[in-house]
Amino acid sequence: MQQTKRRVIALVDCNSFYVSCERLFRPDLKRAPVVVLSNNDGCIISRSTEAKQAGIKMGEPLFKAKYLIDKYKVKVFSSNYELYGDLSRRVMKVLKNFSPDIEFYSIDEAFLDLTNIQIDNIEAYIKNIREVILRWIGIPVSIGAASTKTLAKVANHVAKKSQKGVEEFISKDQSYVDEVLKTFPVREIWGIGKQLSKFFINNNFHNAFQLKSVDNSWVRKNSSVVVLKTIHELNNICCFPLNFSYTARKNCIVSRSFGEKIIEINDLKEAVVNHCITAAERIRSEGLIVKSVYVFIKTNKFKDGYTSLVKKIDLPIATNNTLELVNVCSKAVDSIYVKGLSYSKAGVLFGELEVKDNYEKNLFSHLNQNLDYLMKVIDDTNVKFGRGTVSVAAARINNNYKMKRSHSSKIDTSFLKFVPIVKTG
DNA sequence: TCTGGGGTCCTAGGACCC
DNA sequence: TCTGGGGTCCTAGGACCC
Repeated sequence: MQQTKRRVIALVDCNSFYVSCERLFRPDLKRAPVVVLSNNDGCIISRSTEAKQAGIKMGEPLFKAKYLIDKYKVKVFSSNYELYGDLSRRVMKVLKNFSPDIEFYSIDEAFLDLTNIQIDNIEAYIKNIREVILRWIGIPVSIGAASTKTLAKVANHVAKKSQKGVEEFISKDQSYVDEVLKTFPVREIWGIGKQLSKFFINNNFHNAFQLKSVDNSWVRKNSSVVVLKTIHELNNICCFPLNFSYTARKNCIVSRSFGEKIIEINDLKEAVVNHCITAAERIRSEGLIVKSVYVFIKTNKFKDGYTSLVKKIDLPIATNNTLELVNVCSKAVDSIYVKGLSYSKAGVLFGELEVKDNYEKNLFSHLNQNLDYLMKVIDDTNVKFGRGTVSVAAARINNNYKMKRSHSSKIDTSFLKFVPIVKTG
């Protein structure tokens, strides 16, 4: 009888990705503690090993980490998503050479299906991937290989802590894997977050090994189907298949916290309109149209009296036209605005997105042809001459809600002046 | 003083229907 | 006295991820 081939899934994860991107252009910071901040310079979202060792926590607000940053002379960067996106694309392109079956999981992670690739030595193979990425792009990665995504994640954690930077469970005995799982806290398991780990610890499941032998019906009764799948995956049963094809997204959110608190309705409207314009541009560039629009404004969630006001609008005809959408969003602000509150965040969510070409042509669609053309002209102009060259009047910029970004490296890979200079002997 | 943004999926509960 | 029950659909909110 022919045995089914065991799956081989490798998870490639860039180490401290945003920090690594900044370091590419600042080789002097190679061994220095470095952190990268979220939008508005709010929280720490990427840390170098040295910064982790200094005790700086993931997701910590900058002001809370100030003491450690000063003490250890940590270098701080605002985020530069254009740069990270560019380097991400380069890493992914190289990875594709090692397996055409690749799932681009996030900006700094990809799953490679190596099942059908002729490999004699799995560790040597993933080690080579690691070396090529480092040599060609300059980004350090860790790679874990196993028979399921969840186990590949575990292997990747091990890889991150090892000198080799790679770890594989494929050629190892189950007893070896079990020993690893015994040291692996439930909280670290992919899919087990803060709440679930609390629940499992309360029920005396502390590590991945304990969790993988839990009674299935008990899990199903007391938790969700996703958790059950996760547990199957720890037992080498594949429940999360790789997704190789591009699937259109279902939602598009654009939101920002304000640099300074906002009280006036016109300032709120201006922010919402600008987010609406950005979201409309995004969905147009992906060939999507929106059926339901949510507009939300919020006060500071860390203060008493936190208020979140939301308005949902179902559009009679799905669209991606900025002018229509701006109108809808602006009216939505009117309908939810409460005077006297101090707002700290606003945003729009486009839901029920659909691929435009698939959307059934309706009786009125021909009316939009001129507007479609207008949108195309505006988008093309903005690509050519820079964002916001052509916009709608309601989006006047008075900078009231502009983002804080005071530590930016301003690296732009499309400018020659940022190309690093190498001096040879 | 200062606390990110953008996604997905699941579930509980309400409304409604037969 | 006794107040069905099951199915579907929708939505808000929660939990998770990076």
